Amino acid sequence: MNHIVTRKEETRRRILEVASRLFLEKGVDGVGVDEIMREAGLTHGGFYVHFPSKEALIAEACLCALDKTTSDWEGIAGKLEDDAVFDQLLQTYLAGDLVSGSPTCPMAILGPDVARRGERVQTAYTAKIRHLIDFITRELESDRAQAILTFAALVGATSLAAQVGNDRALAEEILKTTRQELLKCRAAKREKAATKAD
Amino acid sequence: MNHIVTRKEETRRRILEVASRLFLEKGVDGVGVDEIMREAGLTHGGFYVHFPSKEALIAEACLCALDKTTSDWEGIAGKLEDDAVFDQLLQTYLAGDLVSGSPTCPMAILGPDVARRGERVQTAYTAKIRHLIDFITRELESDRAQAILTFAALVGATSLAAQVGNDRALAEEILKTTRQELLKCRAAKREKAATKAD
DNA sequence: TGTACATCAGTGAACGCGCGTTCACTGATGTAC
DNA sequence: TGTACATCAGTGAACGCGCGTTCACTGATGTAC
Repeated sequence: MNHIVTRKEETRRRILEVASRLFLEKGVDGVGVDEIMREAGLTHGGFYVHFPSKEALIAEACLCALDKTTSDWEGIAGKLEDDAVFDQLLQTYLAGDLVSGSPTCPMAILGPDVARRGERVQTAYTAKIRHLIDFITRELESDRAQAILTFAALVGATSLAAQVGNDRALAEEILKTTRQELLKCRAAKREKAATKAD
Repeated sequence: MNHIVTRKEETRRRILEVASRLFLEKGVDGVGVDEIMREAGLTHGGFYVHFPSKEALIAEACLCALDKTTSDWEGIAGKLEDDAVFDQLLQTYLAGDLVSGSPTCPMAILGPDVARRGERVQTAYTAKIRHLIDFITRELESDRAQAILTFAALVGATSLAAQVGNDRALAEEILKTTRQELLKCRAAKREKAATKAD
């Protein structure tokens, strides 16, 4: 059976996509199977042809959301030593929330939900986060500590910005400042390394 | 009526306390009115003597959780120029998750929930966050940018650590590294300022 | 100090809605001949 | 190419459980006399 994507597979993919989008928007407990299926152009009954339970969908959809982020980042692989590219990455990641209105950081939004879910989901999720940290480390001239700080600051800033979403000015200040400070930290480290090398 | 704390007020306070603890542990949607009241030593029916709805309790309990954090921080007011105290603060805040098993950062955990709730809750919540940022700024020798980065990194690191809770080593690495890097950033800035002053 | 009464925090049974899940059925698709 | 049949993705009514909320009632507390 040389593999063509069947109608069923395509439907399943669509459900996952819709679900991960809605979960990010409204939270895992804020969206029902019914709404997801309707948004995917189907009726709720058909859901169980594709997934054994809502819980199973949640698990897959959360991983799905992370994958999207990962592939965004990997799109700029090998170019991160360029400060402009690094800045662009930060800007895109941090601005998503405010510009498009649609949130972009699954860690900040789904994190607490994932943390409370089953061990299997968490293990898969952890693997992806570890992978992301390794990736940033490699790209950031192998400075793992700086990579972790960057990562944590991005997640935190996105989370905070969403929480103070009412107060646009504060949200923007948090995002912008975080970006600038991360760039400064990086520059300072580089400078220090250069001094030592002399 | 010179004010003594009545039994009713005391009960209400207890409900709030239990609620904010349970919400942090299991998430806002993971705890029922029934469980909260039982934990407070009452039956569910009495809940409505104190709050008009679960939604109202959620709003108050989230603010309550933030207040606890705020007062923790304010406990070390005026002593933060001492690096050892700063380090201690970071350590306490970041270690809470792992050492006691009970999470300590309401922003990281309740953030997404708050972000999706009504405008009034969000406004009150925002005011408290703004207050916290102002406080750290004042304490951190008036460097607001550094304060925001610190704050974002703390929230992000706590959130990430909870998400990878399965993998203790990774969680600890994230927390420890974030703490060390924040200290380094601060030292670097101070050094730079000193150089300029010369 | 003791008795009658009013108040009201708290009880627990009951209600009803939302939502995850099930199931008998349908109708489109693809295969066998 | 056309017909009969099997498969199975998808339908939508129905179920049942959990949980937020209501309500008639209780019994402890505090006040009036």
